[in-house]
Amino acid sequence: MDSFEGIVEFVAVAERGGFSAAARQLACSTSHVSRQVAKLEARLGCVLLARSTRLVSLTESGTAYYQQCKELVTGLQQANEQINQQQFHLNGTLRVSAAGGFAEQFVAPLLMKFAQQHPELTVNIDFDSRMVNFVEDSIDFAVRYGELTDSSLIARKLVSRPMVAVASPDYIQQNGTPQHPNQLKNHSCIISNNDHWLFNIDGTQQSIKVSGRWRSNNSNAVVNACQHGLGIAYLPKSSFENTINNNQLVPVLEAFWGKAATSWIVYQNRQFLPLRAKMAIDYLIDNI
Amino acid sequence: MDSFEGIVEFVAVAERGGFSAAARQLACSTSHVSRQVAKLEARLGCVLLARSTRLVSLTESGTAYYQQCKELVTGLQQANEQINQQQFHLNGTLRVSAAGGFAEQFVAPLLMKFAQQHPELTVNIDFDSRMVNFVEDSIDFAVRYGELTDSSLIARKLVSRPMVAVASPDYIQQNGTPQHPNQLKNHSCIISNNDHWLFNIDGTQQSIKVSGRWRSNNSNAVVNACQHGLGIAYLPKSSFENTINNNQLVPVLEAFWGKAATSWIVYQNRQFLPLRAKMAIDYLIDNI
DNA sequence: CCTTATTATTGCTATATAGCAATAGTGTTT
DNA sequence: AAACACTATTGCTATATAGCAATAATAAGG
Repeated sequence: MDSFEGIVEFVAVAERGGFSAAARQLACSTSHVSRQVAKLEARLGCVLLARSTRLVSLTESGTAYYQQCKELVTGLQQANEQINQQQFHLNGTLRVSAAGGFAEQFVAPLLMKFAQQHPELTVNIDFDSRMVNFVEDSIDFAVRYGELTDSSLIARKLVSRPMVAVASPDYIQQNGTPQHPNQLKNHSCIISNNDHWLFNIDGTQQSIKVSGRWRSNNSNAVVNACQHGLGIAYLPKSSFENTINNNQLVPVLEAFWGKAATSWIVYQNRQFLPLRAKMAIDYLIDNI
Repeated sequence: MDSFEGIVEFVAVAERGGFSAAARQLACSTSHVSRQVAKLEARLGCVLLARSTRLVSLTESGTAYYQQCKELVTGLQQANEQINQQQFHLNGTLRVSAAGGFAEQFVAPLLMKFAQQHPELTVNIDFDSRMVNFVEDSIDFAVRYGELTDSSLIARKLVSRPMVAVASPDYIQQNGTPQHPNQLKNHSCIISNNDHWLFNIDGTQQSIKVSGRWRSNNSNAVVNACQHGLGIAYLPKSSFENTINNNQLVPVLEAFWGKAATSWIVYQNRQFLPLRAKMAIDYLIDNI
């Protein structure tokens, strides 16, 4: 089988007119260049470079061979440049498996935003929650909820905070306490990023669509509005830690709060995750 | 600087659909193929082959990269085939430096015969006797006469016999003895292969053009004609050994005979003499 | 003409590599 | 379901290689 060994060195010597200059260009030793070219000549059974000390020139055979090798080296550069560009321009298709309501409501919108930032990228989300085969299905990563079972995958924690609903005592006094998440549609709700709130109903996580007169994507504004009795709010429990503790706000539908389970991003234990996957994962982790 | 390392292995895996099959094709170990491809992926910073045990397929990046690498491998094969063919079809130019009358009269005609046997070969003989530079002038070999001075060259003995002129006693009696080679134009000469005879005149070798009524390229016929008094003959001394010893022929212009010096073929001490040079040298040695 | 600087080659040695063998995984056959 | 055959990866070791340094040759400068 033919070998590319010595080709790069030979082309460098031919172009630079000497072994030392070629070695400098290639950032290696003159002895290495000398030996690589000598080995190439041995394999081919002919002399490519005519040399006396301090003078190197291409032989007739060498000139013809150099022309062809030059094209090979250029072709390699182009191939490497193209694959490099491909990596950093995020083209191709990002394939994600993301089951469940959380993925539908939080992951999908974020990935759509991500896709908008990379016009040449296609995002393909599979909401089927079956066990996927990363190789066969060419899945870049999956979003999984709860405890993980496959130890061969790499897991990155995506989100681990429970979402809770609260209201002010005044609001409760005036409007009553909802006894079930389904009754939220009859209440005024303060909407943060999402008007689908998740509750653990009969052991399964369900999303309830809510509505209200106040919307804000600022957590503090949401907490303030809630304290002023504008409605029921739904945020990570940590956002209400203080106001619940000093009874400024009271928990609502506490029996339906989900466990503090974690959502994960999982992907194959491979050395090189495509950059599009890596960047998408980082984007999700940073923005969720 | 880009490297071709792993390209051949990667293409083989892509085409054979597995590392083991690729290893068999390349006549190397599976561990070598595995490592070479892994190193290539490391350099490029992306995965070219998606693999689980017993299953290998090209990734999206890998497919594009494979197409380009396939062209590189094909190009290398073509380049190697072409240089291989070039070697064995004796094309290109044979460049010889051959000074002096001997080269002119013996080497040149033989090289012309050689060239006739290889239609795609060009023979370029430089009759200038200056010291040539093998590298700068791209000389394949040189013909040199007498003692060699450059020990860095390889020397092959070409011919080592002195040429001598003789005549029969009858011829001498009838026509007188020429006292100087210049007088040969006034004598009848028996011409073998060449009508320019070499003599050592005033320390330098000069060729004298002769003429006569008898020509033959057969040494025995020449000797016979000389014995019958048809003229003066000029052949290697060995051809007349017997006839001179029994006085059937007598030496002529003995003071002008050259020393029994040797003609050499010399060429660079290089590992790979172009085949055309090698075959030409062998041809000269076999036929002179 | 002598000295200096730079070249290419090669002996020698520390380091990287190719192959062997062990390991884990998976498809096929019984 | 178990056994078998084949796969890819990786630890380990003998061997090949890359770089250092010595050497010889040659061009340039004083």
